[in-house]
Amino acid sequence: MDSPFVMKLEQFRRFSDEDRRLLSELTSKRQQQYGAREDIVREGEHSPDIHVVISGLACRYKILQDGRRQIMAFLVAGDPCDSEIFILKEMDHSIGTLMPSVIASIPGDTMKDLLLNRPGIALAFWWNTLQDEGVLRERIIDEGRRDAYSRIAFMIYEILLRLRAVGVMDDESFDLAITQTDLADATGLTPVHVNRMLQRLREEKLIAVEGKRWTVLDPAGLRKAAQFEANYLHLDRAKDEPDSEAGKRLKGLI
Amino acid sequence: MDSPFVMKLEQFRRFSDEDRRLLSELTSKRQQQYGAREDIVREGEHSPDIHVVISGLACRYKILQDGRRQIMAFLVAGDPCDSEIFILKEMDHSIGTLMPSVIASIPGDTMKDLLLNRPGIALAFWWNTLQDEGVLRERIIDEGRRDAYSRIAFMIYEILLRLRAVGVMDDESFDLAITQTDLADATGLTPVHVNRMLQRLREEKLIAVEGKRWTVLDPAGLRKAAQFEANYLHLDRAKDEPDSEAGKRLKGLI
DNA sequence: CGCCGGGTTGACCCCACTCAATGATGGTGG
DNA sequence: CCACCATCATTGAGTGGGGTCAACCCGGCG
Repeated sequence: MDSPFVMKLEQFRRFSDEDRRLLSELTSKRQQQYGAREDIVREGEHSPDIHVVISGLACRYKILQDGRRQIMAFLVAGDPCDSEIFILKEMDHSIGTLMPSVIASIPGDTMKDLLLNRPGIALAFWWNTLQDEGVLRERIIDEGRRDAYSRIAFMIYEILLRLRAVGVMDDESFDLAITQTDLADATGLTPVHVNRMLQRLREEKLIAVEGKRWTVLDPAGLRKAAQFEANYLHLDRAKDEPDSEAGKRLKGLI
Repeated sequence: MDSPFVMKLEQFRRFSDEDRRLLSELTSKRQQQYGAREDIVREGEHSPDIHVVISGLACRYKILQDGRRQIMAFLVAGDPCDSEIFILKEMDHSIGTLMPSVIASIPGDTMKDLLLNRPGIALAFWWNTLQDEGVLRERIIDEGRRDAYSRIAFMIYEILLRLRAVGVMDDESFDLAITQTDLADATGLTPVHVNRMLQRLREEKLIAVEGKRWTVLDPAGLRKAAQFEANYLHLDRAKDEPDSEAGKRLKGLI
């Protein structure tokens, strides 16, 4: 069983056995347990290491002058957090956990070696950056043009898809200790309104929430409510190889 | 006088003379004049070339199911449009001009050679991708947390800053045949409301618009109205070299 | 037991949208 | 050179989606 990190990067292209081994090793060595609501990297800092989410949930966020928080992206198992740090002097946003999570760190020098000497790995990382960009662009559409109901549906559907892609779900359920306030900070809505929209999604039997356990009862319905188009995730390569693991996991969703 | 393309990439790091020469050559060879509102690359297509804006104004956009358009980013002189096409199978959004523009194309193979053999150039391109990501993240904050007035101010201030960085402005004025509808599609507002916000910015003597000529009368005031923080553009390297051309051009703005 | 962080509900309000009409402006062809 | 038309900017009136404020509930925990 591969690590979610390898699975994530392998959505794009199959690694050589050697590359896969190197990557697995990389994240298995230095893992650290974080609690909920802890910062991994803070805005303005420069970290010597690159971090990867192994399990749990983190997010990119920024605190505005007036104290409000905007979450710009969720980071799930397999997601690299800060590959940009090689190039940029300092982070322009913070990264923190939303629930207890395991985070691996990769020494910057090791990473640099890999990127220079392993074209396959470098390519996978570049691709990952481009997927991130696609997700950000889609979120701009989301905020610019969808109403609150679709926005919430969209956010949940995207999480579903991304968790599926790295294989950390049971059927259509996932454990996420995500609060309505987190969702509000991510969608640009108020917690009160998020609450009402979630109620509607539950009434319509699209989702169910019991404690921290989220279940998507009707993926197709949720997808429709979200006005979801998947092309921005560029999972097409996985889809085109239906026998691949990623292909199987995403069947019927994209 | 360097091309805006070189100036743009050199915001990050100084090139060797050889690299600079190669880049200048690259964009001077195959230039094409586009009219207003023409597509350069369309969603779903795969272009063999990479495009660079030489002059004018283009944007990344997507047409939604219901026919509305969302502009996700403006592309000004010096901006590469589609470096992602090396990796991704097809574009997940379109790129089109907003006013008559000159666009250079660089053959994909030539580009690939450069990226593999010229680490300085590859680095500059990666950096450019990361800056783009920063801009996208900032736009998410913009849409999520700012009101219409700040959003319009923000958009104008960002354009001011980016045009300054590549040196295509006279004082605080620039010629942009950008319509209020374009601004609306970029900010997620309606044209009517954009109109009212622009009126307010003019009443407050922050900007002036005569025909296609936009003038920023009060950069500091506009910046304040936009609640603008510049760190996401990562222009700090230019700032730290006050003697550099980019440093001079951005003095007092970041 | 009391506290605290979250979820839920209701009443009220305002920012931005909608719809619709009217001016400007500029390009085009006769 | 002017009539025409398309496009864009502007204005007004009315509406509604989502925000604000505040109360209350609930479960977990020290």
